[in-house]
Amino acid sequence: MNIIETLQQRDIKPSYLRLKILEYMLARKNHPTVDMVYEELSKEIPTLSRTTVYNTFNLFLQKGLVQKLGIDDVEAHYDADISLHGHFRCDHCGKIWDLPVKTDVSQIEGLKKFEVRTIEYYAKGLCDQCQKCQRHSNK
Amino acid sequence: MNIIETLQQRDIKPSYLRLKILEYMLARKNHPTVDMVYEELSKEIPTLSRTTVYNTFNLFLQKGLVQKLGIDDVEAHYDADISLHGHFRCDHCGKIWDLPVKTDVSQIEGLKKFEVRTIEYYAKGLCDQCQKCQRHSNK
DNA sequence: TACAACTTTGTAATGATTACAATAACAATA
DNA sequence: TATTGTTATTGTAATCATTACAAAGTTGTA
Ligand SMILES: [Mn+2]
Ligand SMILES: [Mn+2]
Ligand SMILES: [Zn+2]
Ligand SMILES: [Zn+2]
Repeated sequence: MNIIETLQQRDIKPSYLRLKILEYMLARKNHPTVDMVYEELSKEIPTLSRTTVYNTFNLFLQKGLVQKLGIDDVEAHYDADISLHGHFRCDHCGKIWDLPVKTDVSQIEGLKKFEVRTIEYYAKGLCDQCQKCQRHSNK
Repeated sequence: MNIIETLQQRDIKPSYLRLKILEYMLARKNHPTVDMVYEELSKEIPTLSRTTVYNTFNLFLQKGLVQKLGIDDVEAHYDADISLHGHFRCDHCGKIWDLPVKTDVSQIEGLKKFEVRTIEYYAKGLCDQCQKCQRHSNK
């Protein structure tokens, strides 16, 4: 399915900027922040406003096209993969990886009385690259 | 173990305010924000500063006495229970519940190459009280 | 063209958190 | 006790991600 259809399927009018923003998300799969999208796309579209990126993500979020990740204290990250999966974020370099988490909601005791809308699973620590850096600097 | 010993065990000098703040955490177990602690304790201690609550939580965090919960977009919540467990937050009333999550880190595929320091598991949706409210208002 | 609906933009406001410097409390020592 | 250094607490100002809002631009239709 192409990008325009993906937008239309969620009842979102496929404007040029929405297209470019979703295209960025699907091409990079890098869990970007608003600023990452803004910095990259404004090279090509110098008139782009940060507010538009905020607006667009909020629209995508409301329409269920992306999920918002609260894995970072500072900035929100966004993910066009809305399937249930976890994330690892390196405390040192900030990069984010996907984790295959097979969580059966119905199996979690104590979750039965709630109407669950979203599930987030986050791990934080050091990636293998940064483990090496850390060891190096601690000599 | 009493509160003073709990602080000392983590290498934290048991000042009056640190004592009161930890006491609040252990008594309430309500995953408070900085403001919740400030509002409650400043009744009894009118000279208390919000900055002190921020400072104290950052110290507790650094010493591993509490964990910080990123379950809320707006404010950070803190938890004196540092055992591995998940949380449910109601989108409507904002209350937070503990979830018994039995996650064996070593069992999560794709986490092996990382040095994991923290794990967070969040579910969001509606609590049973607010499910009723919602149904009522949608009539 | 004219009009309405929607999209995009820029600026100002909001609000949680941190930075910083001044003061107060505490601890060790002479 | 007086002195001195260290740590804790406080208040204010700065930071910065996000939102509010209103103006300007775009699109589609009659
Ligand atoms: Mn992902
Ligand atoms: Mn808890
Ligand atoms: Zn790293
Ligand atoms: Zn509720």
